[in-house]
Amino acid sequence: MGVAQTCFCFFRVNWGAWQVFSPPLYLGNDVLGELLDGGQSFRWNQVDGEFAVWQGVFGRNLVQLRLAGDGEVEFRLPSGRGSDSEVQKYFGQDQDWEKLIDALPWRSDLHLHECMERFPGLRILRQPFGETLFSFLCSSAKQIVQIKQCCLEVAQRFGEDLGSGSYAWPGWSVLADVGERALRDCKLGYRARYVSGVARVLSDDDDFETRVLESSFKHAKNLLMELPGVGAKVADCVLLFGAGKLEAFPVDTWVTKVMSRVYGLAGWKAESIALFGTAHFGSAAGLAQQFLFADERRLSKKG
DNA sequence: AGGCAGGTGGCCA
DNA sequence: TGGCCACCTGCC
Repeated sequence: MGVAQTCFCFFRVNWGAWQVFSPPLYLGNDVLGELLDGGQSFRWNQVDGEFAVWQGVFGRNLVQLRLAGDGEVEFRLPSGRGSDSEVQKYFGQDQDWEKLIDALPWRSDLHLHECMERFPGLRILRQPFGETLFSFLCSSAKQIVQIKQCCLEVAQRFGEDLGSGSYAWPGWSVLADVGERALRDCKLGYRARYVSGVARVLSDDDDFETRVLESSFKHAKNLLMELPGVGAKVADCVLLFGAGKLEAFPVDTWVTKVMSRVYGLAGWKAESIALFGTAHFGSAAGLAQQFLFADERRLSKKG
C-alpha cells in the first residue's frame, strides 16, 4: 500500500476508449497477474475498486488493462496521451511467441512442459532499457513488494506526474542530480550508491543503450557488468526484460531451487547454472526461465 | 521480535 | 577460482 493509494491529491485521468491488441492477446486472469506483477516489471497494480483492472507505467505512458469476458486483453490510454504502438511493443506484439514457445525443448523436458501448461500465454515484456536497469539495481536482496515501493517512491518524488496516482521514471540525469542521500530516503538502502553511480555514468553517455542493443549477448552482458551494482543476475534481467535478448537466463534464488531440485544442478554456481540454462533451453532460454520461475513461486506460495 | 530477502563487490586462502 | 561477509532496511 503506497502513498499513491492513500492520497487523493493526484489529478484524475480522462481515459480513452478500450482497445484490443493486434494480433489479439488472450490470457487467463492469473497469467495476466503473473505477467504484470510476477517480477518482470514493478510498475503495475490492480486499481482500487475496479475489479480486474490493472494500471501501469512505462516511459511516459500510463496504461490500463483489463480482460474481456472471453479472456481477450484490452488496454486504454489517457485520451490524447501515450502511444498505442509503444503499448504494442511493450507487450511484445512484434514477436512470434507461438514460434518461440514451440522452439523451447518442451518435447524432451517434462518439467518445462508442465510449467508452460500452467501459465499459458506467459511471455516476456519488452520494457524501456533505462528503467529496467534502474529497477533491477534496486532488486538485490529485496522482495517484489519492496522493489515496487522503491520504484514508486523514486518516481513519485522525482518523476513526471502522469495522473491517477502514477508517475514516470525520472531518468538518469535527474537521478544523478538528486544524489545518493535522496535515494536512500526512498528506501533503497545500500543500493542507492549503485543507482547514483550508474546515473552519473549514464547521464553522460547517450548511446550506452544503443551499444548494448547492437552488441552480441555476451558482449552486451560485459558492458552492463562494468556498471557499479550490476553483476551477472542484474545484467541478465536487464538484457531479457529491457533489451529483447531472450537468450539471457537470469539465475536468482528461485531458479537456483528448480535447477538443483529438478535438473540435478545442486551445488552449482549461479554463473554455471546460467550457462547450462542457455545451452539446454536455447535461444529463448529467458522465456523458459520465466515459466520455471513462475511455477516455482506458485509452489512456494502454496506452501 | 528478529531473521531474512530475486545480489554485488571486495578480501582472503 | 572458491568462499565468506558487509552492505541497508522494511516486511513476514
